[in-house]
Amino acid sequence: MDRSAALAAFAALSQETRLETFRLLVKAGPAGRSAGAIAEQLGVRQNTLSSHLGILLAAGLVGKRRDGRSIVYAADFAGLRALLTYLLEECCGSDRAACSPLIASIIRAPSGETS
Amino acid sequence: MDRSAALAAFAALSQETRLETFRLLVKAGPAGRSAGAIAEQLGVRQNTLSSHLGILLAAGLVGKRRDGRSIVYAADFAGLRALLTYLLEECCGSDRAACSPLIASIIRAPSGETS
DNA sequence: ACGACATTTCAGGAAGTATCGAAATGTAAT
DNA sequence: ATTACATTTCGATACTTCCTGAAATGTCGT
Repeated sequence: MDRSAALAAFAALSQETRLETFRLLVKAGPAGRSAGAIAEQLGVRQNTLSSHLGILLAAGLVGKRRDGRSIVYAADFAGLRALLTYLLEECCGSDRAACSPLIASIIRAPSGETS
Repeated sequence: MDRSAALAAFAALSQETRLETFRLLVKAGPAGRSAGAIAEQLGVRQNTLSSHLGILLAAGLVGKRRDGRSIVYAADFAGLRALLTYLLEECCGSDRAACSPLIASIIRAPSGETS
């Protein structure tokens, strides 16, 4: 993960339809969802969504596979992890003693809490 | 964390100077850096950086405090955590069995790995 | 091969964003 | 008070991004 890849990923998540798409795919898990199903669920046109999916794909946040006539998209968790790793690189100047509690405070509670 | 807050945070991180600023502040840890020091280190004008810092601040990714004549900015780790929590909400439809390994794969290795 | 379905690509105009120079605000020291 | 320093705000211009409508590509069943 380099700078421009990280910028692309954050830009991808900074648009409402794309953020909701990604969250929907996170909820869907490895099974993913077809492009049409996503478009219907979010209430956006297919061509608009297709453009957004292309941006998420280029950013490495989702993967796609063909299933019959449909194309199924799924969240790319490895890509997301690479992004977070880039963001937290050399946290606290690699001063583990100062950094570990901060990292720990970030990665707790993956679901449900308002923080 | 609601949708518009998350969008603001991702938009904040989707610009080169702001991403580098945030990463610099992550490296700096709780001590933070003054606006002037950041501007000098990144080689951007003060007024331009000030605009970017205002965007990071509004996005809840950094905090600021006054120190003498300088204003010191520091990364807001709680804000970052809230963002990740929002992103991973209801991961895999709250099917813990399927979700836990994915979450685990994401939160490992906060530093150093290329993934 | 044909018709129906699923998705993507293309070109256009509309809206938002980044940067700059200049001026303004606020803080500290003499 | 006045001078110097640190940061922010303002107005304008150039740039990028988003949505729409129409056409194109690719896949399946008959």
